[in-house]
Amino acid sequence: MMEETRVKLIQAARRAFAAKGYAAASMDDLTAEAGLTRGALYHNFGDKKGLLRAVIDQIDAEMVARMRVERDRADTAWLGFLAECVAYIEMALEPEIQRIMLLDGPAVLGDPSRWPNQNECLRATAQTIQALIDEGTVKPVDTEAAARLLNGAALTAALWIAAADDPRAVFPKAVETFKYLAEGLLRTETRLPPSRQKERPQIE
Amino acid sequence: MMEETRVKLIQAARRAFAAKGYAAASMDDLTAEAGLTRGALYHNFGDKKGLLRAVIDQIDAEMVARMRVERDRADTAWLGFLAECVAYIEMALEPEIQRIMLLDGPAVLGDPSRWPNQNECLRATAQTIQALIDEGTVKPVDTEAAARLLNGAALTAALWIAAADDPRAVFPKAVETFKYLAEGLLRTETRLPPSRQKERPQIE
DNA sequence: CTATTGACATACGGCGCGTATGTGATTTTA
DNA sequence: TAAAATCACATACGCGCCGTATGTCAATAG
Repeated sequence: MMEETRVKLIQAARRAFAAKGYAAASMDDLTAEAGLTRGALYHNFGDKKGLLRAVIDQIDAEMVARMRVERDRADTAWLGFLAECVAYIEMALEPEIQRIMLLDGPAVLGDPSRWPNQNECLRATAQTIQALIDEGTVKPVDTEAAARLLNGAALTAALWIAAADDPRAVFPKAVETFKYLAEGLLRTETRLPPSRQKERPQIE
Repeated sequence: MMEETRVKLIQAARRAFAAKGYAAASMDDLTAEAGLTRGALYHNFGDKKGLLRAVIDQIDAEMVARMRVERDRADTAWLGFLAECVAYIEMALEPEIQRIMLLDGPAVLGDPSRWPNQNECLRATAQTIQALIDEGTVKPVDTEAAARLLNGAALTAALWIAAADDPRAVFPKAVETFKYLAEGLLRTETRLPPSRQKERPQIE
């Protein structure tokens, strides 16, 4: 089966890219680990970048799924939004996601919004923000801008946590600060209501 | 002079890394452009990463200098802080800074806070935030967390703007949204005072 | 039964990095 | 001041890796 070959190669690539980074991952090695050769790789994905694109597509889909789960579990739309963002930070702590999606991806393929899949993560966040604006919770900001900047802040938070000497000590600081920033999007009249009521005690 | 050799190599490397990216820049080519060979490069910088580190050090210093100038030009500390951040976004629009500092740098050398120079940009921002906390303008947040997340948001904004079809149309959206996020750090009592008075008219 | 296509494997060439070694000039040391 | 050591770089070599060109074998078509 050709589909099976693609799956095996993508899986091997995920491990190799995560462990060694895109540049240092040898295509001879990772194809051998999948029980194949570089011939199969070039036949299915064109070149090394094509393989990276395929891997990123797969991970992106998984990330969106997890974010939706976390969002839908929350009581209010605002809390769902924050949960979505925190889930993003948590995922970004995983070495595989960090290395492939957040470091090598942008460096090799350029701006994430131009990626094959169009980066579902960003679109999902923008949708959530639009719902919050319609609901009257959030100021009428540009949804794409807000989604991107918050994603960027979350990404930076994750990189910081992961590189820290004591990640567990840094994590709450990052999340707390992130929530402050997000609250800057709230309408000034309804400034502290949706979040502070039942979420504060969890933080401090 | 050995110092002159280092300067020539760093200069050639800046151009090569900015134009082709770190991975695609050939050391044979860039040293030849400086009128030297790879021998000089390995003697002075150890390896290719070492040269990148030297280039990053130089750019980082230039960025801090520009940020300080913008900050000191403002009337209040809060406006100075915002000016500093906007300056960061503007600098991040330059292809050289974007490619080297924001894309290849983290991918090749890892987390910016572990860089040789310790990343002066972040330290400078953290200092400014500390001053705002002492002044009573900003909530008593963790200064490193705030500096990092805002830098991350600014970086993302810059990458977005640079990759946009119409950068000039996107720029004001990004800056406006960034300011909203930053205002999430303000103390709730003094929420809209320092910024809205003389800065709003410039934006809309 | 032959021909063609598809899915891979194998073979080849070139490039780029790192290191080992060479060289002329400058500085140290006796 | 002559010999020796050091310095700043150039040259030479080997290795790994990528991309492409070519080969192989099975499946399907005619």
